[in-house]
Amino acid sequence: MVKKARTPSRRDEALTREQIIDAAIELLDASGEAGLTLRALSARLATGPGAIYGHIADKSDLLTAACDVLVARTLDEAPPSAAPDATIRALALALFDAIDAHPWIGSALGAAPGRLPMVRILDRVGRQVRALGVPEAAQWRATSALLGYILGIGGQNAANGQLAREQGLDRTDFLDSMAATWAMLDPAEYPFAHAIAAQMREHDDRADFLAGIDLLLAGLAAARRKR
Amino acid sequence: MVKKARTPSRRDEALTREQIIDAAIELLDASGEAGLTLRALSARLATGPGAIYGHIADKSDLLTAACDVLVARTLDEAPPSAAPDATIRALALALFDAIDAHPWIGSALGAAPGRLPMVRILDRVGRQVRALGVPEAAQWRATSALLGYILGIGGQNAANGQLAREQGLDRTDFLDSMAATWAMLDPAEYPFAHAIAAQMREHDDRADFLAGIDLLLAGLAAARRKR
DNA sequence: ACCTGAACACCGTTCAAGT
DNA sequence: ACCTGAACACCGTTCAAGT
Repeated sequence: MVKKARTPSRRDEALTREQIIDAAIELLDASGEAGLTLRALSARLATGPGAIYGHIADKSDLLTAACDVLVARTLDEAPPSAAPDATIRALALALFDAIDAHPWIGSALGAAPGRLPMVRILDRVGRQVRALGVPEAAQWRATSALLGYILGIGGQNAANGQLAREQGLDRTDFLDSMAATWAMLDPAEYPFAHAIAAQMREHDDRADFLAGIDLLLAGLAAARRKR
Repeated sequence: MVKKARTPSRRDEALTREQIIDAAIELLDASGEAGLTLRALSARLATGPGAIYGHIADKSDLLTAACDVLVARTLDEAPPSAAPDATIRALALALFDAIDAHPWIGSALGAAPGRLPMVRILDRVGRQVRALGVPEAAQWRATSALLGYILGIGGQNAANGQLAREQGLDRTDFLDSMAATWAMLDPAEYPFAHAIAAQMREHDDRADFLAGIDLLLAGLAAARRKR
């Protein structure tokens, strides 16, 4: 009694919000933030641009939703650990890597303060700050310092990646050309930037990122000892 | 022998890059990043949109240049101090306030890695890191941690400000509505965000920002002691 | 040499018309 | 009820034509 071949009205199944978000992620991963266009999206979904507005409020809503899917996945996959500071390092590193792999997440997070993806991160990091023994009155400060740092570095890294992609260079060549530009700066006006250019070539973004997290954790530990 | 009234060809004086940048800053301050439009800009300068392209490469070049003017001014006006850590605090706070007053600087900085405004900040902060006695091999790490933090918090703050403006709320009402949203979250799924919502209402962004800088400086001091 | 502004190739979003 | 896609009101950018 099963119909072998129902005649579909226009598409086999109704358009869902989830389908739209998945297609948006594919577009964003393939060609960056500029690649997410309502027209490109509707073409990929074999529909008209208007159909999408039945499932999302607007483009920024879609971008935040796409970001949230990846953030939720990233946080879920971060390896848990017994020690809160090790867990914070693992969470931070997982987010760093996710933003590195999908640079558009960086700007999407920056544009969505207080929205769900940010709340997910806040909550996961905040729970570990609490477990670290930071007194309740200082928990907000400590957590938002960690979040600011993670998003700040992540955002810069994402911008580097986007720029490198636009110029068709890989990461190393891109950093090399940046270092070369800095090396040409007037040493009298920009002494530090001029001098540091040499270090740019041999540095490790990921290790430097973690070193900053450790700096913040060390600061928290110092405050705890003083208490 | 001075001509009292030269007949101007079409405008009294030739268009300059500086005029364009100043007009862009006015537009950005008046109506945010969305307010900077080549059409609005050319209307304000009493010319056609094409004329502007003789003086700037493209819109992102213009945004970076506008950002650079404000960053240079901000750094120049930051009160100098004898102690390097006090100078770092002053620089950070000056940048925080500048981004708060001109939220578009936040995203402009994020979009311009390695460009002049970022180099200015890197250099000024880096010189103080050096003066702090951080060993040369660790100077890049320490400086980029500070920069990441400053831009990260600045960016979030800017996003808050932009969002608040779009909703026609002042800062307090905006944070209140955000806290209210968080308070409604499922405490089982988001225990920290749910609990921290109450602290949102009474916190001081500026003081919290500085506390994070102090955390980083404390971490640097701890590393120095261990050396 | 520099400005002018129409024109081009796009956007996000809406909405009458279809099914 | 949901999709369709033409249409609207914009963009950044270019370039022949002017002065």
